[in-house]
Amino acid sequence: MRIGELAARTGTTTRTLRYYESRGLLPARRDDLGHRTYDEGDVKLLRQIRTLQDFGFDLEETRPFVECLRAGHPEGDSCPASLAVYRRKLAELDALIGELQAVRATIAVRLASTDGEPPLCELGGQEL
Amino acid sequence: MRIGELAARTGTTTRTLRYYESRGLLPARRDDLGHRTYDEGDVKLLRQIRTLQDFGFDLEETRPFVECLRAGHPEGDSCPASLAVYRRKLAELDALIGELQAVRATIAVRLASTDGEPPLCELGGQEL
DNA sequence: CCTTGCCTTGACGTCGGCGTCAAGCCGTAC
DNA sequence: GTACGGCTTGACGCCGACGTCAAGGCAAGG
Repeated sequence: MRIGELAARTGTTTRTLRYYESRGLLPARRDDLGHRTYDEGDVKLLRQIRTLQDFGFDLEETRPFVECLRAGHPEGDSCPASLAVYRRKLAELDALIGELQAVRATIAVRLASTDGEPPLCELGGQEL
Repeated sequence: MRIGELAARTGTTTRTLRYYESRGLLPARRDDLGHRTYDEGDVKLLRQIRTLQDFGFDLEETRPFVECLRAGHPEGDSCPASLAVYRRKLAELDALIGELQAVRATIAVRLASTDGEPPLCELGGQEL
């Protein structure tokens, strides 16, 4: 299949596919007209990339998964390099979620101490 | 005080201060040499901006807080517009944290199902 | 006098992941 | 013939919050 069809089938754009190719992530064969051609394997690679992107992985982080699939594994996360990325991501997520929750709590306190009703709570409000 | 001193005192850079001014967030007076001058009030405004930035607010979102301080309020979040931003931010944070936790859980499951030890768990692993 | 240091404005660079436009080739339908 | 649709490469645009470089002014110190 050609680039337009692949884009349509995976909900992306031709621009995105060419960009991935420029990054060496999704190289394409060429037909006699010089047009890019793809097969079902590429569909799978692309779906893997998109799934990880949706998870917040950046492009470089998807590379081990793509290479794992290209190496013949049925799943992109069957390889040590992919699992390493998973572990790094878990740590990043835990750190980030923790920070966001701290910020959330801080804002909630500020809101509660300034908000509508009088101080019928015991949040240690310092007349802020 | 001049721009260099303000930057040093607040842990930012002169470039950042000029940028804030260009955004209309932190206008400066000028001395007879055309140099920017600031006072203690500006230190307070700047600290407010930086605090919110650290919380993940973008510059535009800090504007109501700055204007609130400039309007004479002792705290930047004493004004309705600031509280509205707080509430929007809380909602955004809740949504984001939820998504991140979902991603975290998904990754954790994938890790557990491919990782080291044999399937001594009951996560419904489909031989992935 | 000359250097050093702080200031000024202006403008281009950065990062990620593409969007969008331009110019041109190719095959097919009318 | 020609219009159209899909493909090609190349290159600039975008967003946010600045970093960095360039060229120049002004004052104090040796």
